[in-house]
Amino acid sequence: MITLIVFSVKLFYTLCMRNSSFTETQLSLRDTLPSGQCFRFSECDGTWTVKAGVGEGVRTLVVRQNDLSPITDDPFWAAFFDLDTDYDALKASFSTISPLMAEACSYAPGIRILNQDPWEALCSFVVSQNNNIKRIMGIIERMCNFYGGGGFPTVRSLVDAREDDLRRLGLGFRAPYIVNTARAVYDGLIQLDELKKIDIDVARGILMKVKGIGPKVADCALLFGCHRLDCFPMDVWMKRIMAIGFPGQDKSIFGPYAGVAQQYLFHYARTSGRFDGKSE
DNA sequence: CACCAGGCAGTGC
DNA sequence: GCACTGCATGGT
Repeated sequence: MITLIVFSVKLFYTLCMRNSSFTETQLSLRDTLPSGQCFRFSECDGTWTVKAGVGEGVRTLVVRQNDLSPITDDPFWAAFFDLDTDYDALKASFSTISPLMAEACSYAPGIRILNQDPWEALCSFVVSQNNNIKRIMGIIERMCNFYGGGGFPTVRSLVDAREDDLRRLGLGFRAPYIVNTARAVYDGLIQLDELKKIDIDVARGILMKVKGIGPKVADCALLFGCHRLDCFPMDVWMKRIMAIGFPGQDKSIFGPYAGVAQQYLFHYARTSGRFDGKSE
């Protein structure tokens, strides 16, 4: 009798687990990778190749949407794609804010906030300023080949980088900013591990002391490299959608996970075609 | 040719 | 504090 009850309970949980994992929104590679968070990926005939990590620590993922086991079976990539966060609960909460927010959530429900290496994210978003995603990817690829041997350039390799080398790779006016940032990390002014723990405004302040890191780059580095989900980067697209959809409001209406809301809004604004012009 | 891109520093007020 | 401008580069 006891064993029968135990068996029934086990069966019940098994069915529930299956059911919940079935209804849970699946990670979308297409909506997550090209959404301006990371810059080292490619896609060919439905197969995605992703690189992450600095120097010798580089890892390469090859995966297709119809078989995500290379991600789910590998703790590194499971963490990279933030599989443990309950995005369905966050979207349900966000969707009560306004019809536009609900639309942004349902537009690309498989978006995740990536968990990238903090140095790679910080450096990548220094490159990103006043630049477009396609060109950012090209510059970073050339930096990886020139300094990293395939992995992302180490802090050390960029501390001693020559500015004319960086300009040749296409960095333009950002070349000294990259060296400044590497120097601040190398000298310990920026302690990347600490940025994950300390007060968020203190963390922003530390980053913004570097010439070349402003509020937007700091927020992106913290959100995508330190998993600070309360950071809310305001780029040109976010300014547009906030002005139109949430006039007079700021990030506080989205609560402590505003960074996640930001990513749904950013992706919606940039790809839906509804916010291209200054009109509306 | 102008204008833009996941901005920022410098200057002027 | 806020508004304005120059900045490297490649794409429309």
